[in-house]
Amino acid sequence: MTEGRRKADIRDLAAEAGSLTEFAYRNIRSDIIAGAYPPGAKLQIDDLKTRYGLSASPLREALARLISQGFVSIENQRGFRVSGMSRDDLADITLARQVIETAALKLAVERGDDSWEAGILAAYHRLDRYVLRLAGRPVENLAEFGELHKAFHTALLAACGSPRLLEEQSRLYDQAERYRHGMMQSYLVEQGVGIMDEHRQLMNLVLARNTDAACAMLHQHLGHTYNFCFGDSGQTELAQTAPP
Amino acid sequence: MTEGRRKADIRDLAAEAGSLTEFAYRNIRSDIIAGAYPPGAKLQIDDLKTRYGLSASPLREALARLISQGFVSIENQRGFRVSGMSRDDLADITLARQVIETAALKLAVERGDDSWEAGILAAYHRLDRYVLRLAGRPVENLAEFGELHKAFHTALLAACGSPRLLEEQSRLYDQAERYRHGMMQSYLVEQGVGIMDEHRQLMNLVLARNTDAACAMLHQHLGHTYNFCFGDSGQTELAQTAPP
DNA sequence: TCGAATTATTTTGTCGATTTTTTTATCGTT
DNA sequence: AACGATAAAAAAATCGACAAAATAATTCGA
Repeated sequence: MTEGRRKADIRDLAAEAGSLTEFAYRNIRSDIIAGAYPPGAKLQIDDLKTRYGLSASPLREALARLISQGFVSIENQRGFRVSGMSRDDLADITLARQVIETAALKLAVERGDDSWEAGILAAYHRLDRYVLRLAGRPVENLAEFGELHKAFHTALLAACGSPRLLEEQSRLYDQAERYRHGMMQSYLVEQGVGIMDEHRQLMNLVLARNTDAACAMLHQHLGHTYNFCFGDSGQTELAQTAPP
Repeated sequence: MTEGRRKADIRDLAAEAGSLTEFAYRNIRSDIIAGAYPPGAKLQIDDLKTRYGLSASPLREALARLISQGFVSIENQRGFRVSGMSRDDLADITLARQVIETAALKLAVERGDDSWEAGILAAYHRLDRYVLRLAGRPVENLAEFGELHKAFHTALLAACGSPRLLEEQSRLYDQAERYRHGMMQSYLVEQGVGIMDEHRQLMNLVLARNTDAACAMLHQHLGHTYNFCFGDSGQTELAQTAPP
């Protein structure tokens, strides 16, 4: 949580971020993802002003951006609140990710060149090493795992050639992050190093340019978050898109 | 173009929109789509203040929203500009639309019920009547055609059950609108009533629940804007996604 | 004691002014 | 004339204050 800072500090951090709006955006965003604000919570600008040490303008601009990222909603003359979370919502995120990511993966496998392959191997390696280093111990830095994990999935799609598909996958990934966050701790402990098995398999299918199998596996992989968060009771829960 | 209004007027219109931010958002947005600002043009807050008769705060908030819709871009400490337009950009929009809309259509065809079918027929009817009424005459109200056309495409996907896929198709449709706008006049004249042939065919395939053929046709249909704007020289220009 | 109406308080949305940064213009030097 | 440094102008970002709206509290009458 970002609180109780002196003004001098804030200006430094803001300069680093580029602007106070950017600073506010990043902080509120990560606070929402981390669960510092419960879903549906009211975001009062007066509170935010004292909490982040800024005035209204940059805060409201940051919130406007968060609206379009799906983290915040606004109601006409009664302010901002944190977007709700629900089973249906995660199901929708998952569905959309399956659509976007399998399409992008297909394109990437068709178009990817050597440096795309290299990027995948590098991202896998970093993730793998991090998980090994963790090995059982309670996780102290979840954010880092999140970044490495996202980087790997991004690397898979990097060669798809569509800025918009990539941007949308990033947006959806981040939305899912809020659901992952709560379960991450136990997930990492329960699954442990086994997490990497699936990622390695997926990577191998991709590098072997086995489009169909890779897409099918990715499709299934994306369902894990949902299954772990809400009852593992078979696939029946999740609407099927293209059981490939 | 929205200019030279007295303050009283603006407050009325703003009340209608819900807030000045909303008012600014709508106006700037439609001005960009209509080409009132050339691609890449600088959007200076001072200019916008006099043009729309508002102060900085609601304008900046509106611009923040337009950024996420893809109409505006911002550079750190040097203000806002209208997003550029290019052949590659429209190609990307088209590709993303093909991915999203075919996936959503497939779901809709699987899940759609009677009222979904009714919605499609109604939207088609309205579009058809409008085009007939136009018949050759130079178009005076392009915006209305745009709305009816979008409504028809939305109706096709309405039953897909995914808020996110629907929202993304809407966003992408609007981004493409900027490219359509310039060509629309000549397009309507050249194609005339023939426009409806393809839409009717598409509708019939959908209502017949012929998933594959409908998706294939929609996929091809979405390429028209690109082909009309940039050389009709075969399909080679557009990257193929899933030639279904 | 309950509930409608009125008043007070809080909160949002907006404005005008200030600060900070970038851009343009000016000047002196080689 | 070309270049870099400095000063003036313009523009962006931010702030503190205010007006409009919503919410909470209070009063009054049945």
